[in-house]
Amino acid sequence: MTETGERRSDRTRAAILGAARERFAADGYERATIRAIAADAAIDPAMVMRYFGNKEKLFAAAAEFDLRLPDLSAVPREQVGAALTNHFLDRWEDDESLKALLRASVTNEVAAERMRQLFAEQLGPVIGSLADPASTATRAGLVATQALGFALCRYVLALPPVAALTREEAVAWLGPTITRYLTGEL
Amino acid sequence: MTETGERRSDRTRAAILGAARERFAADGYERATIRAIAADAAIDPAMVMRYFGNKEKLFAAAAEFDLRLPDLSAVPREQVGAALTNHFLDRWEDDESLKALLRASVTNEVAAERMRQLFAEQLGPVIGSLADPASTATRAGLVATQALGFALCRYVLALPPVAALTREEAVAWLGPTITRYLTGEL
DNA sequence: TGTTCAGGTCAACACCTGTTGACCTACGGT
DNA sequence: ACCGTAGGTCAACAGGTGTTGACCTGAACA
Repeated sequence: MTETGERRSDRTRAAILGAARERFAADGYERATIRAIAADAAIDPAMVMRYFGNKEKLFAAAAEFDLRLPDLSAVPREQVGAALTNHFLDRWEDDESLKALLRASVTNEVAAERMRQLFAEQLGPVIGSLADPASTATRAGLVATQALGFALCRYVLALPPVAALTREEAVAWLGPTITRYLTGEL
Repeated sequence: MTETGERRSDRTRAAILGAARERFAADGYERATIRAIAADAAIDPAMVMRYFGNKEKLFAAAAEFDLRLPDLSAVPREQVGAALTNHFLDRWEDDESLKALLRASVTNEVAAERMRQLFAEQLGPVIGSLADPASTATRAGLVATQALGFALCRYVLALPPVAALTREEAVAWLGPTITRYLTGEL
């Protein structure tokens, strides 16, 4: 064990983070209790405090998130929306973090601020080269309205017609919308 | 007072409902406490229970909502999205109920169910005549993704670029999207 | 004048929350 | 054999929650 730097504490730390992500994603910030998270991770609630200090810091650690946005400069201009939509759906489905962040951001100011950063600091730069730089922030905001709205309806509210869409249908509907927000005039 | 049927209790009941709407809209379901709502309405917390039974029923009463959707059959086909967008923005801004419903629906199942009903039972019928009836539910769902997403970003998360849009800009961007979701092919 | 009852107050309940600190245990280094 | 310490357990705290029931008050009506 001295060879690999993996200590005993690293595993519990990871277990807590995993359980926290699941609970925050399923229940939102206030209903996800430290006791429940600790139970899921099969440890004592006091350990959570030892490792993360308090609930807010635990959430901050659990909701750290990188959109891992691809380079869009190689994509044909009219397909840029479809590419982004596909990437968003991927990113949404292989990780509980985004759902946790969305659910919490509605009632928790720290989470809301992180959401704002996500679209300003990660999406902004990637789309900056697609149109007039002065409009980048607005375009990022518009993309956020459609991307978060779709995620809200599909993964959180589970509106039946939205949850029932196949990946292809979703991309076919949202792609052109996103493309227009990214490259349309005005 | 015997003339008008307005009893003393009607005013307190209305005061409670008003305070409840504000608190639920500002804080979400779990953080809006009965004690705080009672304090806002300048009454005793026990009165809230007398009038509404329990917190869930209070919320149900506070989040009763009618979108009051206009008849769209008279509107030119290409402007139907702009008309709906304008109506949504109006409806959103002259009432705290929708914000309360959105904030709560993310963590409260009763609220989420009411949200689903809103778009299925109120939006569905109004847009049914615009396209193939078999696609009505899907179209209503798509409109929901954009409408709720915009409201989420503008009124709840307060994303700066989205909150900064003027009414005209918002309608110019969202209108065509909504129109396509209502009347576009596929 | 006396009774009734809608409307309101008050104090308490049982429970759950985040958080703390005192204590235990096992193991690596000397 | 000893000790220091990383990692973990346990019980309790202080405060907040929804909810309840016993009690008060004042006016309408007989």
